[in-house]
This record gives sequence, C-alpha cells and structure tokens, in this order.
Amino acid sequence: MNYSTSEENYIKSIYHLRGDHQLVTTNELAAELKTRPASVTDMLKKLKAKKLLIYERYQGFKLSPEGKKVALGIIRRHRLWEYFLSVKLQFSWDEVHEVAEELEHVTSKKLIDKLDEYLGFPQYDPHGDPIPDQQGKIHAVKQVVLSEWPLMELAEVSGVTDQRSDMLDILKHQNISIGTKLEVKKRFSFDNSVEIKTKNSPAFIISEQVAKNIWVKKPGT
Amino acid sequence: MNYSTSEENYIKSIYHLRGDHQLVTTNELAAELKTRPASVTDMLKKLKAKKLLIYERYQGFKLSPEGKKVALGIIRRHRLWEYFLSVKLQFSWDEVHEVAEELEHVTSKKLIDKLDEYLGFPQYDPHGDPIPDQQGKIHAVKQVVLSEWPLMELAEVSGVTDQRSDMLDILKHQNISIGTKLEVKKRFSFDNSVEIKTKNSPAFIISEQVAKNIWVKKPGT
DNA sequence: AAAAATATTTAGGTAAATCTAAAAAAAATA
DNA sequence: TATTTTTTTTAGATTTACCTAAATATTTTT
Repeated sequence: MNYSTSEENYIKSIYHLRGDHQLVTTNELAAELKTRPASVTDMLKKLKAKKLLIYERYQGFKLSPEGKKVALGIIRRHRLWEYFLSVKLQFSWDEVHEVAEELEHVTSKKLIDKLDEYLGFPQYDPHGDPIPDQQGKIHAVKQVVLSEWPLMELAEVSGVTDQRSDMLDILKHQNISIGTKLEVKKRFSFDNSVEIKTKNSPAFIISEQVAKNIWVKKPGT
Repeated sequence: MNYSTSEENYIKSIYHLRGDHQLVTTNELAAELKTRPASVTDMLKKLKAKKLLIYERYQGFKLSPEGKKVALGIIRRHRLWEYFLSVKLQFSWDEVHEVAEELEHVTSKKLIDKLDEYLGFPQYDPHGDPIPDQQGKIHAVKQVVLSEWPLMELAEVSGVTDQRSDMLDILKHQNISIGTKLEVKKRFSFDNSVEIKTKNSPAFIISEQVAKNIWVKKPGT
C-alpha cells in the first residue's frame, strides 16, 4: 500500500504516456524516465509482482485498475501542490512542476485531504489539468489558455483567470462568457495577438494578455 | 551541497543530541536513529569525507561549522512545515512532527523562503521551538506552555496563544503580561490546575486551559 | 596494571535501483 | 521466408544504506 519514490515515478510515467488504455513499450518508458531499458524491465517485474501492472514479457504493459488508482493518487498530490505553490506562494506557472515533483512523494493522506480543503477543493492545477478527488475520480477535462489553443479548432470558454473588472469589461464587450464557442483564426507572431471568431459575430482580435487569461476546452466535455 | 534523506537524518540527530558543542558517541546516535552502531560508523566516514563532521575513530564526533549550517537548514524546514500544518491545515500539536519529518527533505530554497514569507516569518513552531532564519540564525530561545513548566523554577511569560478577550481578561485580572516573572508552586493532578506565584502578589490558581495558553521561557534569554 | 566489560570499528553480506554488455525475441525488410 | 534491425530481457556489476558477527580500542573494575 506504500510505494517507493522510484516505483511512484514509474507508475506516474506509465499513466502519463497512455492512461490505462493502450500498451506502453519498454523503450518508450525508458526515454520518458531518462533511464535504461534494462532498468525499466527490472521495475516492470517488481510492479507486476505487486499487481500494479499488466505485463507479459516482450508484450508491452499497462496499469492494472489498482495501478491506475495509485497513479491518480500521485497525480492528485502533484496537482494540489502545484496549485498551492502557484496561488499561495506566488510561484510562476513554469516553476511549480519541479518542486511539486518532490512534494508529491509525501504520502500522508490527511496532509493531502487537509491541503485540498484549505485550497478550497480546486478543480484545476495552474496548467489547466484537472485535479482528481479523494477517490481518484477526475470530474473535469483538461483546459488550456486561449493563447495556446491550436488554430481552426473549435473551443469552448471554460473560465477566466484574472477577474478584475477591466478584464471582464473586454469579455463583455466582445460577448464572451463561460460556454461561448469560438475558433482561433490566426495568431500574429509580432505581438501574439489572436483573431477570434464566434458564431454570431464577425471576427475580432484580442491581445495576448487577454488570451492568456481565458481558459478553453474541447466543446461539450 | 545536496544531501540524501539519510545523511540529513544523521546530521539532524547529531545536532539534536549535542548541538555542535560536546562530542556525540556512536552508540548514542545509533539509539537515537534506531539503527545499528556499525551503520553509524559507515555514515560517519561518509559525513567526515564531506567535511560535515569532526571525527577521529574511537574518539566521538561533532558537527563541523558547515555541518551545523546544514543541520540548521533542515531544522528550519522542519519547523516551518510544522507551523504551516498547525496554523494553516489545522493539524493538532502532536500530529505535525511526523508529517514534517517527510516534508523537511524537500530542499528547494525558494520553496522554504516563500513559505516563510507566506506564514509571516513565524518565530516559533507549535512546540515552542524557535525557527532559524534564512541564514540559519536562531533569534529566540525555546519557549514552553506554562502547563509544562517544571515546579519551582523561575519563568518569564513570553507570549499568549489564545488572544480572545475572555482569555486576556484573566491575565489582566491576575496582572500577568509579557515579561512577568513567575514560578509554578504546585500542580494539582485532579484537574491539572497550577498554583502560580509572582513577585508582588500572593499565590493564586489558574486552570489547565489557561496554563496551556501561556508561553514561558527562562528569564532574561 | 591486568582482567573484564563496554564501545567502536572492520569485514563481509543483503536489498533496492541503477548500469553495461550480451543474449534472445519480435518486427521490419529484402 | 530468410536476413537484418530493433526491441526487450538476462546476466552480472555498482552504489547506498543497511545488517550481523568478529576483531579491536577504550574504559572500568578488581
């Protein structure tokens, strides 16, 4: 019921590569973990013995239901700490991951559930990835800031980071609100402004600053 | 400049046993760490090679100045996390230590300094132990709640936990404030109330509840 | 100060997690 | 399908942090 840091890292990486659907290969996992295939094989045997992995030699492998549960527990810890670092300690978006990689291996259940409560049961980490609940269930889907959304792919607005009134002003002015469906028509490399098209209005341009504060996801998810 | 969890635990234990003044013995440290003397000897060699320890075989050992600095860094992390767990996550007094034992090994300097700032640069952890600053300097001395102070030993009031007015009322009524010097004359086992004597007034009794909220330290420290 | 008791260290071994080099299996290609 | 290439596994080392048992220092007692 308690796993070493190393075991946890393997489980987490397997989940990140394929969830629990398709098979993962030894080389792939070795690359992901920056280790050697032979080391991976060793650990696979160990994880199989602990029934966290479905694995037959030379056949690839994936997480067992139990393994998936463990993975989601680790991911829960990781994302809660990322949220904490970002919101409470003012870490920037790109600094949180590295520190959370260490904090996630502190396994006290009480610590994590209390932290969750203290943070107000956040739905998303600072990268827009959903945070699993105490049972390991994920309720939301990945969201991304509009400034990173691919061109010509329908998106649905799921949230806004900066709630200041001048920010909300712009959204109101352009008739954007939670649930609005839109597409990014063009991204201008000069200032990273983006041209947006919604159903019932002509295309218009918003600045990178604004686009960075609008969260979007695949429509209807 | 970066030490394993095991190395950190040895350093911390040596500091807890003797600071950096007197010599520590192998058996003593083995008992403290619940390990075998032979294992201690192994680690002593390693720490000596890293110049954290002053050690000649069969002669006992103590931390070098560098070793002391490392120890104080670990203690700083430990105590800040204890404070966090207690104040922010509502852990009780006796639950904080175990979890802090794990959190203390996450070594990001930025994490700890930001956490310190976020907590408002606390002076004491929940057990009354002073928290070293960024340079590893300890500014305060250990304080203890009055309910735990030994009988017949002069104490100076250094703080009050519960700041509610009915609590402060009692203190005012008994003429107790920060800096007041007092002695515990008797502790009644029935209800753990204590008889207090200050210089300019006759002895009086306060309840355990009150005694638990008054912090005291050695006078003049 | 010699013997006995205690403390410490050395020698040699184990488990976890890594590695390299070689062998074996699977997949791709000619 | 036979050969070559790639992937995966096995075999055998290495490092860290432990361990036990035996040897050696030191300390205490007689």
